[in-house]
Amino acid sequence: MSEIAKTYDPTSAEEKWYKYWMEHGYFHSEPDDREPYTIVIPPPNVTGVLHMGHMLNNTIQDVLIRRARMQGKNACWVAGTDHASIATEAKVVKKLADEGIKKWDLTREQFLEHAWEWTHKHGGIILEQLKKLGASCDWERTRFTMEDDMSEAVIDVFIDLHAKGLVYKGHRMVNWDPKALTAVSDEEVYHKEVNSKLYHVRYQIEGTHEWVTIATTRPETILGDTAICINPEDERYFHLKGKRAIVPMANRSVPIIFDDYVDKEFGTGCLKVTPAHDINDYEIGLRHGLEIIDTLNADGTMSAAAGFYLGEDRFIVRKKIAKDLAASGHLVKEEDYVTKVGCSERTDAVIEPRLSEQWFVKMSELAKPALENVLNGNVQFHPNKFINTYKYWMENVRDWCISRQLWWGQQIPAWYAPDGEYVVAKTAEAALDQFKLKIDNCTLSIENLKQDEDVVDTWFSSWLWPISVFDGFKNPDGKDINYYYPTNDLVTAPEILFFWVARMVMAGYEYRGELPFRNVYLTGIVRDKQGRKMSKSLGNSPDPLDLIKQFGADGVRVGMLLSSPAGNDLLFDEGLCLQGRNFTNKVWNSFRLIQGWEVDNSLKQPEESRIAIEWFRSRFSVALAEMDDHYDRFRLSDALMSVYKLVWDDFCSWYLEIVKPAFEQPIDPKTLAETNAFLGDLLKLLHPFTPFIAEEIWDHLGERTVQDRIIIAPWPKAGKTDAALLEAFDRAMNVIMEVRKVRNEKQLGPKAPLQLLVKGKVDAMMDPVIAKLAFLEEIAATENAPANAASFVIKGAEFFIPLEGLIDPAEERAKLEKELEYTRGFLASVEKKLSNERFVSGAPAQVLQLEQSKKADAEGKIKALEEQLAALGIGHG
RNA sequence: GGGCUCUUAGCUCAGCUGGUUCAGAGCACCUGCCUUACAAGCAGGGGGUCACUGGUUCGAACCCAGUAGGGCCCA
Repeated sequence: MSEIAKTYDPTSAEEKWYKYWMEHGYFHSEPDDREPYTIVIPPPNVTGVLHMGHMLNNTIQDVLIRRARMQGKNACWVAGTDHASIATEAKVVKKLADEGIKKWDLTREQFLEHAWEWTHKHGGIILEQLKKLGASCDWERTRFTMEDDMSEAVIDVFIDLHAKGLVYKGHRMVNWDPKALTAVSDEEVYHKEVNSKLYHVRYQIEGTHEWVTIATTRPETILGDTAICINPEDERYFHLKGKRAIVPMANRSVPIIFDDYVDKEFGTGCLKVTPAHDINDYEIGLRHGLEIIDTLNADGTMSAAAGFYLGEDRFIVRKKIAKDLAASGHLVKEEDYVTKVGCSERTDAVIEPRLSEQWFVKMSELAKPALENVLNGNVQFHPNKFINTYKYWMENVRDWCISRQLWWGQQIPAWYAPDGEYVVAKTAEAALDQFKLKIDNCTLSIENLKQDEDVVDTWFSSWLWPISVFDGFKNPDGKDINYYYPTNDLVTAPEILFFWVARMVMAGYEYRGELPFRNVYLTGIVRDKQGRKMSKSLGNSPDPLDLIKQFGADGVRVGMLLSSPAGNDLLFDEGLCLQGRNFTNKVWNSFRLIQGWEVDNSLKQPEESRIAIEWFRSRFSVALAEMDDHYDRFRLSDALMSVYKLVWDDFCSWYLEIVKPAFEQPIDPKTLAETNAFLGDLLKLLHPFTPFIAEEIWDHLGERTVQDRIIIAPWPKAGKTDAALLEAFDRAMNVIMEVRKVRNEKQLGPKAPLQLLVKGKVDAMMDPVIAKLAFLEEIAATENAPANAASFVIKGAEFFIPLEGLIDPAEERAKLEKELEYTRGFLASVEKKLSNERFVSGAPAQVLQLEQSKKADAEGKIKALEEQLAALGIGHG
């Protein structure tokens, strides 16, 4: 006994067992004739480090995969990373800058060398960290989105979609930084409130002396106006239907159009439309086929197309044009106005919406099966409340801009001739062949061709992930893809439901004609106690590896899952991990207790042990069925809580306390064997949540071989349950708790010898159990309610604990009267219900019956309480 | 501004088709215990007008309408 530590030390067990599992290949999967169970990891950023979100996400995946493995399925969890083009490129650029190297001083090839170097140095750190958590990924299958085969799939898909007309080149509004001369992403734009002016400008209606007045904060864009827009329900302007207006200064005739977008309440209700310089105007322009006039140069000065103020800065022009419009009689008024403008995080320059040429994926067709198969339940979301958001997005899906002005990523396979003509092809040679087919007497050579500078969006790699990790593009009829695809469950965050999940569903139907996964488990965001998202910049996130050191991987896993139902944010608190650690310690000590028992083969099994074993067998089955149900509905927190209570309450606090022999006394062989078997079964249920301690104790419980490890132990099956026994035991628990309560109230100490008298019909079967746990000298029947006794009533039977000299009759009477009063009130409410004719005729028979028995119970209890009060009266006048 | 969603104990959350078990769980809290598996523990206990207002119903945490407040997505 002494060689087993009093508290569980996770560190050595974690190292030992992870190594053992790896060495013996338990995580590795090859196709065979078993049912496959597959998860593909949401690939973390290759140069990232483990954060709390990964901890939660990967704990969940590991729980699912470990249970599936125990269920005898061929479990395959594919690991890997993605190249995260924006984030990684930014890191490499910064690193180079620190060394005094500018990106633009390097060739593309030189830059990529640095990027690969960075990737090799930092890549995979996060995967090593996942191992500390216990993640049972098939590491032999680890993939990376920029490795050759994966990149080839990306390029092939690009070419294929282009051939199908689903990839096209088009214009798009980007956030343009006129100072840095680059597009920046939405995330790099901050918005600030500025004091501005709202200019009311009037436009003449063509061919009349009428005017229409618009309001704008950006009069300099008037030169690019190509329409006036009005809400179709705005009665004030019904008469303008079909008319045209003259743009001031430009003297251009533009149509007056009608669109819901316009807010009747804002300004005058008339909107000037400048498709080249405002995203909403651009979209109105698309809807109404408007001309696009780009009046700005890249540096924010006026272009030739503007026709005025050539080369002058947009903000200077704003003031000038206001004056000029006033002079020409077009400016109606100016008013002060507070507006929000977007600014570049890098240069603080005011961002200019600017049209640029980009590559797009046409989404409408791809979205159809992706929406349909979620709505019809082929792909299920857990929790399913996300279907609404998904549906909304898919019904309003926009084409996907996939080009990025970066180098780290798959370069777009488009090749340009010097005249700007282009073809899409895998190589320059193939491109040249295409040009030759396209152009008569083609004189181009490979040296003339220039590949598109941009790379594709990282999501354009990851949307292929569930297929490409199994080489489904390179080898569409391969053994792996046919066996593992479609995968089973995907575990990810709701934030990327559209970016990633929806697109994987699209790619799945487009390239396999089938869904990529059947279930999508959406985790929440890990937040700190104040509800703030955990982030490096806030410094409010603990280091996951420190947590593992402090609480053990098992403890942290339990901590992560304790309070995170699917789809709910997890307010992280180290206290949760502490609770997890305490739980593993509890499990450890139950093992220590059992391990310390000496067996005496001549001993007969005590009756209470026999009962306890029967009871626990049933209890285990009930809990297991409950747990399986929770798992099937992806309620992992609840599944964990089921086993938590089964172990702590049912097994440790009740079962073990019953079968535990007196101090330094041996145990009978039958009970010991059953108890060991129970512990083993509990360890199986624990293993998905706490794999390390489960394997460690399992190892101690018997002579184990490679084929007999808990990681592959068969998942228990729920057996028969004895409902009557469970109920009887439940009643016995109540009796025991009441006796303990009396001990507590009277400060009798847990082992002071007591007698329990029972009045009424009670099966004596549970008496040995009650006597042992309540430390009773005797349980006897009685005809009359004795005086000088503490009393309680359970299910119509009355119980008395004679306590000569310790009973205060006044106190006892007050207690009984209070209970009597309550019960009479309860009875009255039941009787009222039963005397209501509409209830009796309207309620189902079952409910009526319940009310009847409620009435009978209450009446029985009232009678018992009255008798006890009477007994008190006899005893003490 | 539009769409979706939520509000139940101090905290995090269950609560399925309205009907003893419907007012629950875990943690936290209070009281008493170092009782030889475990103080990382044991035994016991208190705690909620189910956001608010109205409606439907014999009966509402649950269904409907409105109000207040929070969150998410889009703009």
